[in-house]
Amino acid sequence: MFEEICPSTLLPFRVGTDKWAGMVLRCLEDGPRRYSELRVPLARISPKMLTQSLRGLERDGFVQRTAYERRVTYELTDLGRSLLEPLRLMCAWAEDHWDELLDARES
Amino acid sequence: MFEEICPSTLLPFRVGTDKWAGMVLRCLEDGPRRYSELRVPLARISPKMLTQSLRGLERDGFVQRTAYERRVTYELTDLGRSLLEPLRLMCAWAEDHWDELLDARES
DNA sequence: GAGCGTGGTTACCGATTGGATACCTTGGTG
DNA sequence: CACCAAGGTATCCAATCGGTAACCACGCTC
Repeated sequence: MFEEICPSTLLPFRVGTDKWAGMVLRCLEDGPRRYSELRVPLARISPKMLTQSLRGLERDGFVQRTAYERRVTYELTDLGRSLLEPLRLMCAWAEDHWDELLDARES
Repeated sequence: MFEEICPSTLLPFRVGTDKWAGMVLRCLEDGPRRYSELRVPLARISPKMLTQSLRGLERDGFVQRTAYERRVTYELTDLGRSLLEPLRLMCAWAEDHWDELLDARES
């Protein structure tokens, strides 16, 4: 999903406190995910950064962590879901203006 | 304008490559501005950071720098103006969810 | 009891970011 | 000439970010 040189790192937007937070949010769009499930789409993230990113999102109230007997899940809170709208607009911007951005950056 | 402890530094969004770029864009919303004019609303920015931020915005094609005889102005390009919509949505998000964000961060 | 999967933590290190401060060049102005 | 404003640069430093790699506790299975 985000494995190759992710275009999103070139975007002039950031959601959340660190580099990965936006991608984590997108991975949680469709429901709760386990720690190990998140590591699949975010193949290039280190466990340290994933933890750090999740802790930041939890601290800000965007993600809720729930520990069951033998598993832990992360899911978006209402507040976290409210970030998806701006996030999607940023993605829409990217689609519309990607070429212009690349052109500008090359010169 | 952004002089006190600017709430925007606490926001979970960033526009542009560095911390200040979003604020610079907002200062250019209403037309061209000179370097020294930008330093007024952005009272806490150092000249180095203002230059760096403007150079980044210029490189990405969001801002155009024009040097006249005895003055330099910066103004938004069309591409730069296209960032204002997402930016405004982020500000709207902030107004709607500011309290929740603070609450979450306190605990 | 050896090894495995889950969900992490810790230590270390280099690169990047951001801030403060001082300085510089060019062209006016008194 | 001295000084000033504009539009920056240069230098130094501290803090933060992000990455690698190793380790760890728990419960399960073979």
